Amino acid sequence: MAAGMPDTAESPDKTRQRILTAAAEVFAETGFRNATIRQIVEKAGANIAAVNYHFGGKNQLYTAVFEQAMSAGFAEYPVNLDLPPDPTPEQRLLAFVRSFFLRAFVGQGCGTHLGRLILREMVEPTAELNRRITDTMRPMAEHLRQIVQQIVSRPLSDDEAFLFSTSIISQVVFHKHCREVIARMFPSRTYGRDELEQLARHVTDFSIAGLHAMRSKAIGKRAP
Amino acid sequence: MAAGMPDTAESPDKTRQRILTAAAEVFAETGFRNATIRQIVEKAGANIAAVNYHFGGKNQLYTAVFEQAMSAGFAEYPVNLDLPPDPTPEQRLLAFVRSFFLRAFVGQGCGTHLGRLILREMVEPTAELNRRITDTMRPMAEHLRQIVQQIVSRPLSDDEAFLFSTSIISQVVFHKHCREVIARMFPSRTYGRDELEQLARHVTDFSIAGLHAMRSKAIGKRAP
DNA sequence: TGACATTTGAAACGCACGTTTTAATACTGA
DNA sequence: TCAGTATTAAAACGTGCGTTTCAAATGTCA
Repeated sequence: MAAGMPDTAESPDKTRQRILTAAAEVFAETGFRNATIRQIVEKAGANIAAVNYHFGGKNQLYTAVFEQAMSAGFAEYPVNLDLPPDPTPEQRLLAFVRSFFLRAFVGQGCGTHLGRLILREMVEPTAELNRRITDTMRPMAEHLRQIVQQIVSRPLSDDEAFLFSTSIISQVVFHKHCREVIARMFPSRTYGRDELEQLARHVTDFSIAGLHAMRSKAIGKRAP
Repeated sequence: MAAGMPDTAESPDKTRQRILTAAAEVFAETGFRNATIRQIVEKAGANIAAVNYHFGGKNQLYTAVFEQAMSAGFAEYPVNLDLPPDPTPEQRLLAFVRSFFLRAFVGQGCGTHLGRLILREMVEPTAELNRRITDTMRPMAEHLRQIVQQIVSRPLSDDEAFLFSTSIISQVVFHKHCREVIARMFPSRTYGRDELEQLARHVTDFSIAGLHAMRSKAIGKRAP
């Protein structure tokens, strides 16, 4: 089963790596089920049997792609990106939002495809989604909850934490998830570095204002 | 080609209608490409040839499903739902947000599936998306822009209108688009009538606070 | 170099899909 | 009732998919 060389990702231009790169693009572009192995190996310049030889099948290739994309994205843009020591809660929120945008839109290598891979998971979840939730999303949600709690400067019920956190995260992922609609309705909109910085600032400011308004407002299951 | 009877949707329990209903569920559940005609006709209790006979093929069946779902949803929950005469901008925003949630989560008949059908279009757009954008989304965006402009009580640049509107809409569609993640991370969360009312109130309040903070703040392409 | 494992290549297998075909059945109107 | 049409039914067609097979090519170490 195992080759003489270790599996650690070293070999520079080998077939395995080329397939991984090509598969990231194809999976992100067309989704798991629509993507075809023939399409992937053609883009990778490999033979059709190479996927089954190196990865064991389409499913395991997808898992490998997802892991590589996920770790690459967070390695390049951690949630505390560019944060000074002893940051204010508002600075922490900006870093959270900004790194999220960068991860979703400019992460180089496989990073760019991460957002689309996750969107695919939203629509047709595979076993990967459960892994990424416990690996990544749950810690991120807890991180965000603490930031929000600091900004509101009072303890939050689970209900409130849910509402506030989703209000913030939704403003980020929207631009990834609704990309096709945005591109059609606002053709002049692009997502270069400048626009992303502007977006991150806006989402942070907008959300902080919303959170400040919630400082003195308890939310129960039924609103008044 | 045409039958003796007119094509107007009258015949109560006929094969055509059963297929339409079944197809709405299957398309919403599994997407256009993953959905199979065999699966649809089995659920509808019809023969496999019936789809091609009544609709002309899988594509045209999808179009029919989408049109039915879209019109049913907006007929049941228009953007001005339950609005009093001479409403305030804040009331108009609540009605907009609330009807959006209801359309996405409780629309009966085919309405329930509408949100998921649209989500599918986000991921792999078909020709339907362009139609729905000009039919529905563009008017809705213009409607929202006017509400936002009233709340901010100053004219908005295109950039500002885009940012403010997406900040609001994103908070609604998030709950539909990220349904699979939310269900896994917050298993106790449901989307019954009470929760939807609470959500609509929260999103509206949160957004109004954000908008009020933007009253005196012009946004250019580059933030300070 | 030469034996041997690793990797590639081309062809084929088995399966599920959308669609078409062809015949049988149900319905309609004189 | 009985033509004639509309609808349903069953089987097959052609295609593309993931995967498998197995021989050829490539690399590795004595």
